[in-house]
Amino acid sequence: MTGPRRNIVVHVALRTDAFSAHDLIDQFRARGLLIGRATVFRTLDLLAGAGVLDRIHNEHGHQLYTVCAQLQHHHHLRCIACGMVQTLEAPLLEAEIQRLGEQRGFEVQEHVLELIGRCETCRAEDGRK
Amino acid sequence: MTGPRRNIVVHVALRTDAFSAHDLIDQFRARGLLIGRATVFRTLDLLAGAGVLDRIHNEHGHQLYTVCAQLQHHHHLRCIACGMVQTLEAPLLEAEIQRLGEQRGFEVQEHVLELIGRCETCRAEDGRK
DNA sequence: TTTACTGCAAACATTTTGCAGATGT
DNA sequence: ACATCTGCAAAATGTTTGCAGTAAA
Repeated sequence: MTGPRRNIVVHVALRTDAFSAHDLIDQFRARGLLIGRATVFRTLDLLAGAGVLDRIHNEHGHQLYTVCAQLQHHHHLRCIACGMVQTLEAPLLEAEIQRLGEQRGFEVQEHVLELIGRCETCRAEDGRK
Repeated sequence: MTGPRRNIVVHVALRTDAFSAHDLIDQFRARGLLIGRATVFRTLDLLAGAGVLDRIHNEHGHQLYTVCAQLQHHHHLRCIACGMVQTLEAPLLEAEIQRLGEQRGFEVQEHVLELIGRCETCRAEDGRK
């Protein structure tokens, strides 16, 4: 556990949204912390490998990370306004997905499901304006 | 409608799998057709915009395209072995997704669902070996 | 003839890698 | 002391763009 890693872990742990490596690097630069791009990428990779972070992709195919306590299979709900990410377990969906696959003779090995929209907080804020 | 575009459309129309711009370019090169990368990207973009192609992302976040007759909302079933893509409509899933979002105060604007596994044909081939 | 498409090369953005030097244990 | 991590700069990748020339209408 080195200095740069500690910094990265601390800053990552405080985030509730989906962020890119670039977001983090900007955040560091804004606070005067000088941490190399490569180190950020390597550490995020490490954390994702350890199951601490989840790796998802945004609409441009770029990698985003989110803190993720949950190790078992789950999905994401992402707010388009604030970036917040919630995890979602949905056994009914899993079953239905499996069923739909079988119906076509398909062996479903994995699936990607992500809900994108506006979270409660951002909807409330919209209403207030 | 120019020569290069005609070529791209013809080759694309014959594919049943999910392919990248790179795949297409390779295919052209293999047949001695010289079409610039930029033209391929631009034309695929055009076709995607016109609704003829669907743009999806692979596990690395790279763009893949699939022929897509269906204009309305749908999902994809993709074979990890042969790359084949089928479209999938699943009203039950849509409803359940909407419901799960609402349960959390979330306004679901869009969602991504992709099933990845092995298609009937590839499973049969596995059995034969 | 006019408009729009092509191909190249350069630009871009994100992510990875090689390596010399710094740091943690 | 030793292993490993860091930062830099360069490379790799996938994709986009500017521009001069070419082909289509």
